[in-house]
Amino acid sequence: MESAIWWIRRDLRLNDNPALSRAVSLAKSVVPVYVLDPILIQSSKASPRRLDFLYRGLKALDEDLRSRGSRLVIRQGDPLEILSRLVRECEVEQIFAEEDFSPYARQRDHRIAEALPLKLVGGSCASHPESLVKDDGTPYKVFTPYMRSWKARYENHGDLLLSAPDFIPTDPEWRSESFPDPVPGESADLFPPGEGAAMERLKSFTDPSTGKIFGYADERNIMAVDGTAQVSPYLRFGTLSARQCIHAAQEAMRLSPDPASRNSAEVWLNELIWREFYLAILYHFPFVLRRSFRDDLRDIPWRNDSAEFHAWCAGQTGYPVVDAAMRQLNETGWMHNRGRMIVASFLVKDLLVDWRWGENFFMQKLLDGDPAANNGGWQWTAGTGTDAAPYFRVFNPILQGKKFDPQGKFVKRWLPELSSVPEKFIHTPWEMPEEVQKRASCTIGSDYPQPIVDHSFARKRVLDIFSRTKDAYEQ
DNA sequence: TGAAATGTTGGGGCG
DNA sequence: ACGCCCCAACATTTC
Repeated sequence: MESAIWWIRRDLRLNDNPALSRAVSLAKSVVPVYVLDPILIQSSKASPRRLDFLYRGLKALDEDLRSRGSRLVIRQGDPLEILSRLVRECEVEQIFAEEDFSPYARQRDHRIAEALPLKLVGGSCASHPESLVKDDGTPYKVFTPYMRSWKARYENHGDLLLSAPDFIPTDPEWRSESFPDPVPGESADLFPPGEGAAMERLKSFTDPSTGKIFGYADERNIMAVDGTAQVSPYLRFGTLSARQCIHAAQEAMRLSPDPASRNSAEVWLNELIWREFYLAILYHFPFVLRRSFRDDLRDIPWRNDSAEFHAWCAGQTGYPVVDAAMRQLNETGWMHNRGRMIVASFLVKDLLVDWRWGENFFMQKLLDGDPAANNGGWQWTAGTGTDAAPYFRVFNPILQGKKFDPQGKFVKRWLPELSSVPEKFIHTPWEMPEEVQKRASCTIGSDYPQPIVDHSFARKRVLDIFSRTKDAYEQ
């Protein structure tokens, strides 16, 4: 074939990229195209911070392409119109793209495939949602059997990571429309853009002698410690492939010196399988974006108090571990996973705010914001999802703080107003006697808020409402 | 990938 | 020595 398009969507990488490799091996000329789709860029789910990360990632990808004889071609507009014009004007015979499972993407690709020679290729996850199903052909709804089956199957077909093509033949006549500018004030220092930075992070996390993956099982929960991989934004944009991460996890398991570190590496592998599980759930049950997966908890009478919701958003609930995690999100675009569970439980269970409000807020703020994983996490916490936490599982923000941030180091890093609060009171600052507040220059009610709600009261309230909702459904 | 309520056990103080 | 009580520590059940 003379000419092909590599249509880039959520695969901003040259390594282990089946769509790119296929295009390069089959066509004499390959044009890497990214289409800035107004529907995605201007939708309510878009976030300035994620756009900034995307734009910087595109710039980095362009540099990587240039070092291989190619360049990135950017166009803005409806993908069908843009691609139709390119195919018509430039005699492109085939468009190769990595399959994207989110509902909008599937609909878009279906529409385009009817009009154009679009070839979708796997790569965004290691097990295709269509192929990993139960023996009776229906999708898994519970994580553990899904994971067992995933592991059994994945080991069978082994790993075949593709390396980046040495040379990508692109006609120099191709010109890009102007690159989008980074969004002012939205740059995330924690996640430098580009495939090089992403691979470096994965490599150091899984390094055979110094990798944190070998202590992941315990360290991942300590909020003040960077014990997690911190690659989620890269996976979100395909700067890393799922298979690269999975391969690194399996190598770490193989090279582990002892059962504990082997177990740690496997715990991280399981997190990657959670990602695939939720991708599959959204693929098979797209309605979860709109409503509860479970019927019996579909009609919870949420309180949806807007002032309380905004206090949660701003990290002003009066519960230090909740507020610290929210400020970490607001300031960096990323939140520790333990924090995600704690703040989600607090919003849904303590404040009785509809989980979709939290889901939307996370999509606004998270660099790794992805509909499948984000929805899965929120429905898990709310107890409304597949394989969800039982509704009566309510996190106690004080105990969570004491367990996973025992010295309050995480809290103090994000809440400067609590920096002089003694360890004894760091998770219950409202219990400080007046003199202690004075000495810590932290007056509860002015420097830092009173708790927005009493947790033990809120716990009883949510248990009552959830159980009534279930009962009403069963009648 | 909770937490609270309730139940059980066993050591030690004490009359 | 013995029974009784207290209570911490742990286990089990319940939400």
